[in-house]
Amino acid sequence: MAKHRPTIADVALAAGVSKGLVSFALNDRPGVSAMTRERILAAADELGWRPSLRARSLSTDRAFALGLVIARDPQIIAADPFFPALIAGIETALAPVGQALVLSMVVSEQAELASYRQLAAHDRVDGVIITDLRQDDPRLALALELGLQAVTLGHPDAPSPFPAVALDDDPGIRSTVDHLVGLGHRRIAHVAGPARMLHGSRRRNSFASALELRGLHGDLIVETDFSASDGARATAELLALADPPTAIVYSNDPMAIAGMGVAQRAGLHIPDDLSITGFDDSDVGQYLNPSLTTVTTAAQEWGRTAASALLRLIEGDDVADIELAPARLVIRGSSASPPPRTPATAR
Amino acid sequence: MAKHRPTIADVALAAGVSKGLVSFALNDRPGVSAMTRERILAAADELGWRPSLRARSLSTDRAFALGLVIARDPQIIAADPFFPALIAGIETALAPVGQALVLSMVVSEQAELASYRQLAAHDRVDGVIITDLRQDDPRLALALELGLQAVTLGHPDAPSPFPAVALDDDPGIRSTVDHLVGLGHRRIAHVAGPARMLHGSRRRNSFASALELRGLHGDLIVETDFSASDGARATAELLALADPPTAIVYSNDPMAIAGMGVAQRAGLHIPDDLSITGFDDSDVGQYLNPSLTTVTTAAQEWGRTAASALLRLIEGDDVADIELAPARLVIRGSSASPPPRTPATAR
DNA sequence: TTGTACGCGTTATCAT
DNA sequence: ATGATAACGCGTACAA
Repeated sequence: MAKHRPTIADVALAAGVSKGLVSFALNDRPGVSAMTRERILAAADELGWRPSLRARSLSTDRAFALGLVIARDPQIIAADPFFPALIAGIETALAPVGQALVLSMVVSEQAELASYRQLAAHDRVDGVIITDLRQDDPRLALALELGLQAVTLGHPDAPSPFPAVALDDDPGIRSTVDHLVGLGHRRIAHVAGPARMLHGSRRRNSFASALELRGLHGDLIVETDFSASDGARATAELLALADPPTAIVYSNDPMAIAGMGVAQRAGLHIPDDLSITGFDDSDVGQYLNPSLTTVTTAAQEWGRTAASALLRLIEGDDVADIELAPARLVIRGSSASPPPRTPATAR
Repeated sequence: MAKHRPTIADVALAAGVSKGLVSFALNDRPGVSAMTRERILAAADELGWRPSLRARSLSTDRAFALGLVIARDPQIIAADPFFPALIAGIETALAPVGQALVLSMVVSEQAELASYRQLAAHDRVDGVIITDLRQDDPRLALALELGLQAVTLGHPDAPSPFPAVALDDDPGIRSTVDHLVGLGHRRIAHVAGPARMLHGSRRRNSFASALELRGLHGDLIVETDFSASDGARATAELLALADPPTAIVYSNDPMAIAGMGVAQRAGLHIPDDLSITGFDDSDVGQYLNPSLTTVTTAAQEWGRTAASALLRLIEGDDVADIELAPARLVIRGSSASPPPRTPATAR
């Protein structure tokens, strides 16, 4: 008979009250006597009533979902342990409260903006988590224009209308440099991410300033697109220098791993001839030969925190910026003292 | 003035027709004269009318979205290039037609089923892409029960109510084994994925039968959970055997990479002392020292195909099983002839 | 507490 | 064949 799922009208009929009152009772709102409320809840339970998210969406103008748009080449994401951890973290915040994550993965920046527009045009999400912040990031204005709430992963480079959930990379890079300098390295290079990405340029700045603080040159920097291939290319370039570095600080693990391979194939012994450090602490790092000294960030925690902050923001709460525990150096086998100094002429 | 987005009622008013007719015109349905249709379309365009996905969802009982539930430890997914590629592929099929992907990442199998239930209870999606098929997979019956359409990535081990989009691993494993046997290996091990996962057990079966076909033993198999850590553990176990293998076929790249590190640390030279092969062709593989012989699968293509098949299924089309180009061996530096046979007593 | 309009597009029923 | 009218899906909000 009742082939359709029960609606509040059915519940109202069963409880002998009006539709509106059922809604009140089910949402724990005042204006319903305790007895009536109980009768209504019992009826709802009896009928197996489940709220219709769609109807609720339509009437409350809410999607009950968050959006995440990732704009990177799949090859690059594939190697990067960050996003799965981030997403897992987001999920832990969403699932318990019945919210969902709408994920979009695009390649170009243009497709990225189109993706946000699409999410907004279709009212797919109430807010977005903005990751991989860029210089003068157009997505902040776009989200504002589209009426989307947002939180940013990290602090934008300009005043932002949205709260930031930040995890400071600086201590990670800084202690990496300190670690290397402490080992005796004087010529240290950095294989950086794209300068347009804020975490790329910030890690780069941290690197440079940490070196300069030690009275060393922090200008041996090669920019990459974060891909393993580009990390390999950068490594080859650095090793081909007349005065090659004795240590390389990579801005992610896949590049460090690729760089290690390139260096080893060039006949170098890691870490005796060349120290290598990564960033993000991927699982494989500890099993490499040698194991990878890297920087660990609590990506999952980051996702969880960002998602719940965004939910609160959507609820109308005031949300202040949130600082998470900063990145932390994990010393393993790929870093050691540099080889004894050979006369520059020995080459 | 018009603070709200225009609705079809506004369009109807502007075009001087009824709401219903506007709907007909906008959906290209018969019963509207060409002239009127044009007037309506012009009015809609004029007003900047955009359909409300929510209203459409409510009235047509469709979500216009697909679901993907991934049930693996984030650490494991993080290392695996498969999922990002898969998701990117799904996206390429969805974005052009205004559909969205709802992603859920969970850890336990229990949470996984709950996640499907949640997706269905909230009518978040019209269908799901079922990946990582398991033996006697409960998700097929669950999807059926929940009224979700579905496609499976690969063939289930029992008659399925849903079409399968399959990519045969067997040729990849088989040619890997052939490659190794051709190089002279006689004692070859397999570091397998979880036996409960069909692709895990199928790769394992392919491995065993390929070896037996060559008159060799295909029983040197260690099961893992697909994680780099477990790959490292399995490798250590194999190398500790009285008669250790001269080649190891791993069922994914992260484990192969970890295994390579473990072997190297144990003093073995790859590939001279031990050949190693991976599965999935991650980007870093080609930069390792030595570069990783592996099997490549068109994961992105897989995602694209699965998503569009599912969309057709949801549209009501009949969808047959689809076979994609099978996995293919990529020979690189980590595989070579085994070391000269030493007398067993030499140990 | 109740009744009812509302959000918005779809579709079945009627009228011309 | 062309178009209008109204009901529908389902929960929320507001006046009564």
